[in-house]
Amino acid sequence: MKKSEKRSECPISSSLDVWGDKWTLLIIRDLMDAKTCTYGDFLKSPEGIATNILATRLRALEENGVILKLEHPDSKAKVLYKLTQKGIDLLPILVEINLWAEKYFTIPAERRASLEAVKRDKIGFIETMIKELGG
Amino acid sequence: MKKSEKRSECPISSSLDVWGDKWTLLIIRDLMDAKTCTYGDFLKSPEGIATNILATRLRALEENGVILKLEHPDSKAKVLYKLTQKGIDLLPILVEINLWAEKYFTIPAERRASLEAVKRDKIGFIETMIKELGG
DNA sequence: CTTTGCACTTGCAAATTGCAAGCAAAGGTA
DNA sequence: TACCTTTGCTTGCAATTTGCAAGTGCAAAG
Repeated sequence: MKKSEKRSECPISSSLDVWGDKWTLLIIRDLMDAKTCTYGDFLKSPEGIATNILATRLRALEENGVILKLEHPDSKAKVLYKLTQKGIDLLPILVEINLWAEKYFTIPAERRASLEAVKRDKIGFIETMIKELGG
Repeated sequence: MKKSEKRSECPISSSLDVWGDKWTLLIIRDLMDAKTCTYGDFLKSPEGIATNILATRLRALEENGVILKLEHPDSKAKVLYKLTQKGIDLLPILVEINLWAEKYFTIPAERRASLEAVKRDKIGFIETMIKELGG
C-alpha cells in the first residue's frame, strides 16, 4: 500500500484520502453496528472483503487514528478493533448516507428500525450512539 | 468500466456502489460549488483528475441519475453538467464531511466562510443551498 | 478554410484488486 | 506431550483499474 498523499487542501478531498474507497466505510459501519470487531467479524460481512484488502485498510485506519487495536479479553490469538473518537465522529456522515439511501434504495428490514429512530430524532440518535460507542 | 453490481442490500454499501471512490464525490463537490460545470471545469480542480477517469465517472453518475447533461447556451461544442435532485440530496453528506474535516484537518481560508455558515445554522444553510442548486 | 478550443477516446505501463494458498502463534484436545 | 484448530494475517499471481500522454472529431473563431 503506497503512502496516500493529500491530493489537495480541500476538506472533502482530504477526507476521501482517509476513507474514500469502496471498503473503508464498510469497516467503519461494522464497528458502529457492533462496537468492537475481530478480524474474522469483518470477513463475515455480506460484501465479502478479501483478507489482504482488509489488512491494508485496517492498517491505514489505525495509522490515520480512526481505529485502534485492543487485546481481546478471552484470548491472545484474537484482536479487537474499535473506533477512536475520530472514528466515532464519522457517525453523522454515516447517518446522512443512510438517509440518502432510504430515499433512493430499498432498505432491508433489519436496517429499518434504526432508520426510523434517526428520522424521529436525528440528534438524539447520534448522541445515544456516541455514548454507546464509548466516545 | 464494468457494470458495478450491488455488493449487498446495506444502504451504506449501496451508496458506496454509486459514489464510493476517490473521485466521484469531488465531481459532486464541484457541482455544488459551481451549480453547473463543463468537462474542462472539472479538469481544472486542484486534485487533477485524468480525462479518462473523469469521462467514466460522469457517465456512471449520469446512468445512476445523479447528474445530467445540458446544452450550453453559448455553444454546441460545450456541455453543461448539473446535479439532479438525487445529486442535490447528497448535500447533507457533503456538509457532514466538511464538519468532520474541520475537526481533523486544517481548512483552507477560502472554505472557511461557508463552514462558518454551516455551523451557525446547518439546516438553514442546506435549505438555501438546495434552492440555489435548483432543487 | 485553416486554426483553435472543447469533449472526449485510445494505448499502454504501473498500481491496485481479488482470489487462493500459506503460515506463525495461541488455544484446545487427548 | 503431541496434534489438530482457530485466528490474524502475508504471499503469489492473474485480472482489473488507474494514470499519463497522445490522438480524434466536431464546433466555432479568425
